[in-house]
Amino acid sequence: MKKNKTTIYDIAEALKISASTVSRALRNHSDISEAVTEKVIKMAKKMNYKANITAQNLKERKTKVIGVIIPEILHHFNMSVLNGIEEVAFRKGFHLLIAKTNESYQREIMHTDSLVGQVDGLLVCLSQETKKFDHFKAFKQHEIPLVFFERVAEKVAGHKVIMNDESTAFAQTEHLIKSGYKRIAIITGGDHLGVCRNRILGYLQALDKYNIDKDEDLIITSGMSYQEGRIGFQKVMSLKEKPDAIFATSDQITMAIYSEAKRMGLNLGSNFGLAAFSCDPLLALLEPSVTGLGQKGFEMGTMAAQMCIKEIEDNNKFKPRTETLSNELIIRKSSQRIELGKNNKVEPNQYLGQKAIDDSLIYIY
Amino acid sequence: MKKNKTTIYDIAEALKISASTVSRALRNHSDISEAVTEKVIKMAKKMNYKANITAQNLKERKTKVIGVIIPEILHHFNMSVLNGIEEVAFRKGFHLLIAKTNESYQREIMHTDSLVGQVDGLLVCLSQETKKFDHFKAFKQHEIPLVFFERVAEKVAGHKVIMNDESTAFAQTEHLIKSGYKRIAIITGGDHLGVCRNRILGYLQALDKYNIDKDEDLIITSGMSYQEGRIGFQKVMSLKEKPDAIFATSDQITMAIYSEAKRMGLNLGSNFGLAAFSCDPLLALLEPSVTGLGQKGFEMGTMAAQMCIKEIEDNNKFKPRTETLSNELIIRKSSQRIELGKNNKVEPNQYLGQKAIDDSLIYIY
DNA sequence: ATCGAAACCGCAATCGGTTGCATAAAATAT
DNA sequence: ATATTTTATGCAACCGATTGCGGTTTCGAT
Repeated sequence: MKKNKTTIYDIAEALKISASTVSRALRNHSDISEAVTEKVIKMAKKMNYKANITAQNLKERKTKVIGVIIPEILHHFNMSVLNGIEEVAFRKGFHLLIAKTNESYQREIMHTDSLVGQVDGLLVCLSQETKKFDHFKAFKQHEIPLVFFERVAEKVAGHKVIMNDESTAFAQTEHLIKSGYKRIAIITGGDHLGVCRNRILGYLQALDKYNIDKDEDLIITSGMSYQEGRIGFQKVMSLKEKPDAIFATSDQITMAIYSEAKRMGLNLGSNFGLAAFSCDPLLALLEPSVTGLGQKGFEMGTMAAQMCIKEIEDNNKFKPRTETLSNELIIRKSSQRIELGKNNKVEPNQYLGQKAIDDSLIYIY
Repeated sequence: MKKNKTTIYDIAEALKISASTVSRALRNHSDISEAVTEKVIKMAKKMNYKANITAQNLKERKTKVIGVIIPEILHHFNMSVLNGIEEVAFRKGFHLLIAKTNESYQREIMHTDSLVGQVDGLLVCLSQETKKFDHFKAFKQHEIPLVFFERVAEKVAGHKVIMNDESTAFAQTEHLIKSGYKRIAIITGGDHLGVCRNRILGYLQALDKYNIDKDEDLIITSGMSYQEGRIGFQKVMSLKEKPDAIFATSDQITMAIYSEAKRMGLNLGSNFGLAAFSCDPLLALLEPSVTGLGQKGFEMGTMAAQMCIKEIEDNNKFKPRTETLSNELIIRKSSQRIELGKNNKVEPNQYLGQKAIDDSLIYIY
């Protein structure tokens, strides 16, 4: 790096011309004659010249870095999103600055504060604890594009990429109902998070539609983590009137319930229903396999990154936009009392007529 | 970003002193009196000053970026490694430039070429196709620290972080043998990759030790992907003399075999053994659960990142070092004919006396 | 009162590109 | 032949921070 690195000055000297000419030639400026341009380019190649991006960035007053604030990395969905972000960022010549909050509001503040001025744009998935949003003000002040994904701050100006949580939750709940389950619990996080609120709304709407009594005790909003999911599950299962199905709203909650249910000897699918707001591919491998969603993380990531970079390139001139991704409901064994096939009474909005790789049926909402 | 951003010149002007004094005060240089230093720091805070890192980097002739070249992101092990890398890099103020090769040699070359001069250090996990290493020469020339992890280029100077593949493979194979399996196949990638070669070596040593015939047909080296694993499995299962156990050497191969085995009606654990060189936590959730390894990805990531950053900070003065991480063998149902417990005949090098969270036994090698 | 050494601070160059403006040469117009 | 464009290139400032070197002030020592 430091050693040997050739600069435009080296090229200029070798060619006995000025550095500005070299610079212009390299960027194909029309002021420079073709002859010289060609000479410069050839010499640059010969001397193995690579532009110093740091210098360019200093001059251009940009960093070419996109910050990503994310609660946790090691979850399948988040990793898919990161994968999508990486794909776009790399192609566009941006670096990634990934900052993990571990679901902590304090850490989120820490990271946002340190990222101002360090990044050209910021992608954020809120921590579970976050209920105030003042720490994002600085980005507006400094005109740094801000894109929220998955867990968004509704009141903060900035683009948003979300799932159609409400209708998907409705579909999952409706599916459980049509499968014959009567007493369906939902385990999710606090309703200050749009994702959770909307999933609860969808859930309630489905109950409404089928005239099923709503029971406060069946709505657990204590958190999206494994531990919280486990405790929530134990809570509903210790009710006098136990549920006969659960709508789990995160990868972790789903895993917790799955493990616990097995431990408790519940027979998932036949005497106990489980539908998950989760796209982890392992759902298909479990026995019984678990009803979940299609893979939308990657798309969410590319979408968010594209919006952010477009904003950066076009100088932050668009008004906040919310992009809602549609979801696929993938029906597997854990949510079916009825045999999958001719007796299947599920009537989704739209049946894709497709099968997932694991032979489960795919519906789209 | 661009707007309003205060610089040392702004502070200098506000305080009617020179920018150099501000700069020195901010870095606590002893030339500057305490009084002035204090003033400057207070003013900096008041004006919400944040150093322009790009300018610093230009001056210091560094990028503060670490490149990561990796075949694929969305595998559990790789995610863990990335998680570890991120942890260290972020703490040390480095950005990440993640470049995916999709197991392609050509892409690896593309990425290495474009990363020279763009990064202060490079972490590499080779693609499956890579057999030549000339594309790494430039890094030596430019004195950019190079750290290989997992899949390393033995002949290239640079630090390396690997697993004790050989002894772990030996342990897994030995475990299968002691469980009563007689005809054990190994499915892995080409032996130009150290990881594969060493795992084969360990496998062969175990066969040697127990005087089991080696059969070329049982050694499949066609690749580490899901597809390749599936095909490899079908191949050995279509032999006249089928194996009664398999040692699978990657997450993907393991999954492929697991699915195929179920489809074929094999009863994993009782009439067919499976041990996996994999740390995916889902192994514990499957039924039957699958024997695998402990979580070492994170450690590999932090280790590699630390080595790299140390090299950067200390100016590339260490001679190439290879760090070998020890592995834990986690024994679950898929590899046991014998009941786990008092009849367990496994005699590992060292029994940890621990249980994994899923109640499987942990041994260390 | 004079000198020397700290103590403290500023000038200007530097990192490597970019770009507005001026200039010089060549081409065209008058 | 002179004036006017057009074409092609260089000068120097700039992005924001760092730092060697030199200059000024202060203060104790002689």
